[in-house]
Amino acid sequence: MPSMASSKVNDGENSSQKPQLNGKFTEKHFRDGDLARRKLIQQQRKSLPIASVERRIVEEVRKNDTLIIVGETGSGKTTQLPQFLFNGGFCLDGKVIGVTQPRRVAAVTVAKRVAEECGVQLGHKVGYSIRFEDVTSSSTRIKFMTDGLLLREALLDPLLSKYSVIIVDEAHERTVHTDVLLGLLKGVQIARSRSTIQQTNLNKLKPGGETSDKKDEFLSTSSLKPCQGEKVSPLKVIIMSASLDARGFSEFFGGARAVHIQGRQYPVDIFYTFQAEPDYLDAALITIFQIHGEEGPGDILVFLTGQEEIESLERLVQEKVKQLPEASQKIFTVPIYSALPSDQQMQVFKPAPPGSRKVILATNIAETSVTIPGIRYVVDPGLVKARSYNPVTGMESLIIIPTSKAQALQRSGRAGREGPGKCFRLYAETEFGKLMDATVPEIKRCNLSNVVLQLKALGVDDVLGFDFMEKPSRMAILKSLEQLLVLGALTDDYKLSDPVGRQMARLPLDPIYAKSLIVASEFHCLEEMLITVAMLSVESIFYVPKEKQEEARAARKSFASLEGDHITLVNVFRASTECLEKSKKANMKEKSIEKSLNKWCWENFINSRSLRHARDVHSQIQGHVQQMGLLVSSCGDDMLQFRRCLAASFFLNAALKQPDGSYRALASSQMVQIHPSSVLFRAKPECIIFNELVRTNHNYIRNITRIDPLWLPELAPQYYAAQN
DNA sequence: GAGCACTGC
Repeated sequence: MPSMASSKVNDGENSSQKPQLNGKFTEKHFRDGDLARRKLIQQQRKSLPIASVERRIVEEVRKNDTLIIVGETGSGKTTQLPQFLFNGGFCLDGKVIGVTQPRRVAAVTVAKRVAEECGVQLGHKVGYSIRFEDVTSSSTRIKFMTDGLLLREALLDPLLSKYSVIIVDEAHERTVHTDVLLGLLKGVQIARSRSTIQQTNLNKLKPGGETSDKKDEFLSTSSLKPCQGEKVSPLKVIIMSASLDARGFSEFFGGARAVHIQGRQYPVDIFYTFQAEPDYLDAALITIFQIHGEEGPGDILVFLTGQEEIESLERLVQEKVKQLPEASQKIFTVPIYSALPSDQQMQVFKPAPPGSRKVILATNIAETSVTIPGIRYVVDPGLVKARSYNPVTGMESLIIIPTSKAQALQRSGRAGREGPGKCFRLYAETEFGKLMDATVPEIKRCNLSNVVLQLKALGVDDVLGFDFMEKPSRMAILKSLEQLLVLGALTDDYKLSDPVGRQMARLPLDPIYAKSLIVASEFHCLEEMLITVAMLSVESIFYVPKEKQEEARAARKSFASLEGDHITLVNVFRASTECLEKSKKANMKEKSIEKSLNKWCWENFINSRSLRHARDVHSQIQGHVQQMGLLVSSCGDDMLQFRRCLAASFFLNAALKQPDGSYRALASSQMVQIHPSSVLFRAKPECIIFNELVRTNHNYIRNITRIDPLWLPELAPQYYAAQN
């Protein structure tokens, strides 16, 4: 019987699908009802565009080590290709076909579909692995996972030796993880094709973050046998992209072959405005009602840049509806954006009542992450809110910029999934020509500390020389190296330090948070710090609905600490733990426990999705620090000790009050202000440490704790002694 | 007294 890897299901509804691996397991065991369904599935599979080229593609993979597959939406590439390769014999000798996705949901849903198509139970031949949830076994041969997870696997097995093929899906999205993975895979291919693995080579491999005991594990779990000169089979890499331009990928992989597979999309008519629209919200409003008045049935999807815009357009639509004759009033709006609690997000999937029209006001979430049925019309103002990063100041900000051509195409495609559709771009056609072809890859516009640390742990000493498909600026890399040096993750000659750097690389956290855990174990308050970094790692714990602001504020006050936001977050987490323990004591069932926690969240204006995420992060990193042998102890009521620990951990982000009530960040000399959401917004202590610096209308700092300025030279003398 | 696109380990 195959052994299951540990599985922690973070979503209640998935628990029923956890495979039960008791008793004998056969692939071809169906009941009558299943037969009909199986027939249907086979018909659907055969009708996919990719089905006609199965033999050709398998041949191409046999002949080429790298293949680029450009598959349009609806080609069936993601579900079919892994099965073709399995049937083509790429899993002989127990090797695995790995398929990476940028998003968790995609990895799960595709794995479920493929398992069903193969007629097997999820977790056996077909499985998936994402953070907090591993549904694979030793018998898994087709494994879907997030690209970030495969990067983590590479730390333990640098040659990815259990895989015969790695398929990188949705590569055109160019997430940070995808980009690092592409560089890594290229290196692994070279290493696996040329190397005969001998003890000497293994010594060079340095399985990430580990010393000799892990190397033994590496040797025992790997199919590589040292000292026998046995060849590792070459690694096949397949890059799948939906963008029409495969050139970049092909060039990066030394002129790799590209295969094009047709998609199955309905045509979408594109309309432009005659001239630029000065007020795109107003233009969107007019367009919505033009569609409503002149076009046939079908829902409308409007792309906006953020929550505030969504809320104001929602109001505008509702006002205008009231002015219409009653017969035309059958139109209503539904908002969707990621910070919206999930029960409210679900409203977009409810079909509109017969005879009425649904207008979905969405952020980018509807571009790729969420697919909403019933849409025939897309309204696209052509703008997007994007993260940008200034490596000189180290400041991230969100700016509104024009979409790329590829993005505009992706948006319009949302109208053609169920039938022919129409897309109304709220800008002139000449403007479209001026747009960038593709969005700038994320790796060129974010803080790279994490990437650099991971690369170091993977044995890439020369990060500046790493083979990126598109290299981030030298400045951004140097800035990260410098930060890692100050945190003690690197030695003076920029090598990964041991044990600090190795331990930090092993923790799935921002380097500064990873370091704070190591510091906290020395300060005997690791328990508090584990909670703090878990809570800091998730989005918006507090939920403040517009219509209940007063109540939400009062609820937050009940958790507030005078010392600052960090201890406030610890209070929230501990209160939720108490709520859980009460339920457990009452012998409630798992479902009811979750329900009562959700109720508690609702009553206390806590975003339950964020809290659950924080609890998952907490238990994961708790496991990691215990494995590392760090001492998990609590400072009890001694919050002075904990604040000293916060100062020792986040000394890079210290700020001093100025006469006018603003603050000067000591490391960068930037002027900053306390964000109004902080519990210290009014108190304005003399000296503080903070975690986030975001530029909106002002340079705002968030998540703040009061400290004594004398602690800085005492606890971070290497940094503050000279300035003192 | 403000407002934070979207992912991921």
